Amino acid sequence: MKVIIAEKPSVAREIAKVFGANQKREGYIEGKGYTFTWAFGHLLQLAPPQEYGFYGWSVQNLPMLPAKFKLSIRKVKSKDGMIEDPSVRKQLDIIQKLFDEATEIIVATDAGREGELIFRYIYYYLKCKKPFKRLWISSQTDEAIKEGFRNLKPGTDYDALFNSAHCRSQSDWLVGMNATQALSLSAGTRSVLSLGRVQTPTLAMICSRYLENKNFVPQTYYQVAIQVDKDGQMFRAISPENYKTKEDAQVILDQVQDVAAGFPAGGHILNVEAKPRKEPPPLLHDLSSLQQEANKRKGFTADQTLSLLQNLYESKLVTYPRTGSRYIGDDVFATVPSLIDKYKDHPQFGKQATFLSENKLSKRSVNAKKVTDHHAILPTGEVPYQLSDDKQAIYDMVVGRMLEAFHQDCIKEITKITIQSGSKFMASGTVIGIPGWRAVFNEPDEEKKDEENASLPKVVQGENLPVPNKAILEKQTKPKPLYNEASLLKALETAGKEIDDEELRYAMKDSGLGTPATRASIIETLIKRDYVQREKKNLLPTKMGLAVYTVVKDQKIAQAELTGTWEKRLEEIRSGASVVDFQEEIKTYTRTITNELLISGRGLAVAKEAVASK
DNA sequence: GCAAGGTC
Repeated sequence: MKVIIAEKPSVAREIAKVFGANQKREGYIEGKGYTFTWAFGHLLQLAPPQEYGFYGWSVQNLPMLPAKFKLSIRKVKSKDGMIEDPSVRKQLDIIQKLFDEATEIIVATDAGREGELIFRYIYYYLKCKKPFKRLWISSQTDEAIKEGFRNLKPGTDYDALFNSAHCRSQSDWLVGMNATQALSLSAGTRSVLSLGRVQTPTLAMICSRYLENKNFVPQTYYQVAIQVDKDGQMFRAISPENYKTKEDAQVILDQVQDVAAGFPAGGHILNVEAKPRKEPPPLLHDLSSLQQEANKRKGFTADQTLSLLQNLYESKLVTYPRTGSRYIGDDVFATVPSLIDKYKDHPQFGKQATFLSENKLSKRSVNAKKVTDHHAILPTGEVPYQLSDDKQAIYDMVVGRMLEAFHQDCIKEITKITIQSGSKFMASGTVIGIPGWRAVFNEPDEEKKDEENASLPKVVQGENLPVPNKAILEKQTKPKPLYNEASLLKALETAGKEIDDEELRYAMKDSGLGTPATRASIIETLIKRDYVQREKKNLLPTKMGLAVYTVVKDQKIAQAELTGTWEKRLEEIRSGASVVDFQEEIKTYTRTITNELLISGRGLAVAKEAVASK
């Protein structure tokens, strides 16, 4: 019996289907001489400190540097505290039995670092010694699966990948566990003051933006506006320059040849520039872009959106949700026309689905090279039944985005008018000529600047028009806005883009901070720790969050660069570099950060007392 | 009581 093990049940089912295996058993599928089983993500994790003899939280234990890491079964919360997840225990027993009977093991966990780790942790925990082969595919269409099985690799080809994954895991444990205990113990607050490679830079981003916003001193500036009358249709034109003082603006205002000043047609059209602009359709959604969209449109938190999507996925209504790719491969694209056809009678989307079924589809979201472990989110075409309002809203965003992504360019007419009236004034307007993909939701364009006219009347160069009104506009410069969930998710994705060191920037370019699957939980962790709170849509640091930020803000653990450095080294390990060197560096860093926090954390206690006594 | 990673 050959055993195939996947990262999750959905993948095992897909593969079993290709093989024509359909006997469902408890925890696996059987048929054609194969068994197809699965994990549920990470079943095992690095064992907690007490399993190495580090009992309780104590300065004497720090830094905790286990000579050899152990694995333990994933825990869940119960009324008696954290206990082994019984469903995980059960699945591990099933996998053990199948491995024992196996003549061959084929690893079909996701094609990436964590997928490798998920399997290897199981394999080593079960003390399995049988050789295994690796299936390495990035899409789960029948053809991709068949091709993958024709090209199975020896499992040992991925030893270096496992090493890099194992290092990542250990490093996060060492730095996170030690830094957390060091800060919590030295601050003496009795509450958990957690720190970590991802959560702490995230907290730092929220705090620094908050302080920047709070300490921002707005500058007043002035503009001059005139109202121009074209056969009764009014439009507004603005001075191109901003003026520092009201007096400067007044000079410009006084020169305006308006009607009241005795000029019946004192607005001279110097130039009219009208050009169409193509706006290509947006890319399909990945998890992050969908979370951002749902936050903007419906105010859902990242965590809510993930959970709604997971629910839709389990009901087989959408494809795998925790993807970081906004693209699909050609194989999936081939199925898109029939998918779109299924929405031809849809009350909201029917018209656009019908349009698409009769027109050429945009291939902007089609790029097999940009599909990583999973492709972009699509509906499956299954018919939903009685979805809750929230689930329906998310489902509609997935379907709507599919229609948008394969739709045609939106053509906008952008008009710029230059008017001379004493000095120069500019009016601009944008009119949608052909809506293209924008017809799907038919919503106003949010990027439109507040100074724009919705539409401008037809005027020609050389015309002289009346200027019935003029005014000085008093304005203020604005700070960068506070983070909300949408802008924070975006910032986490792009974190590292501004690192000076080119190599580190490169190492982070495809990752950012955290992963699509974990970013929502990172935000929730910061809230659970009472570092951050939601206020309307914004994410604001609490006093506690700011106090922690003050202690760590200049430390490496608060910088996105730390992830960049690690990623660079992990990539080197993946291509064969020494594991030991990196592990030694991490141990050294763990000692340093632990010692520093044991000292500087006391400052936090003082800061806290000061806060409490006020 | 603690990380970050994955998923039901």
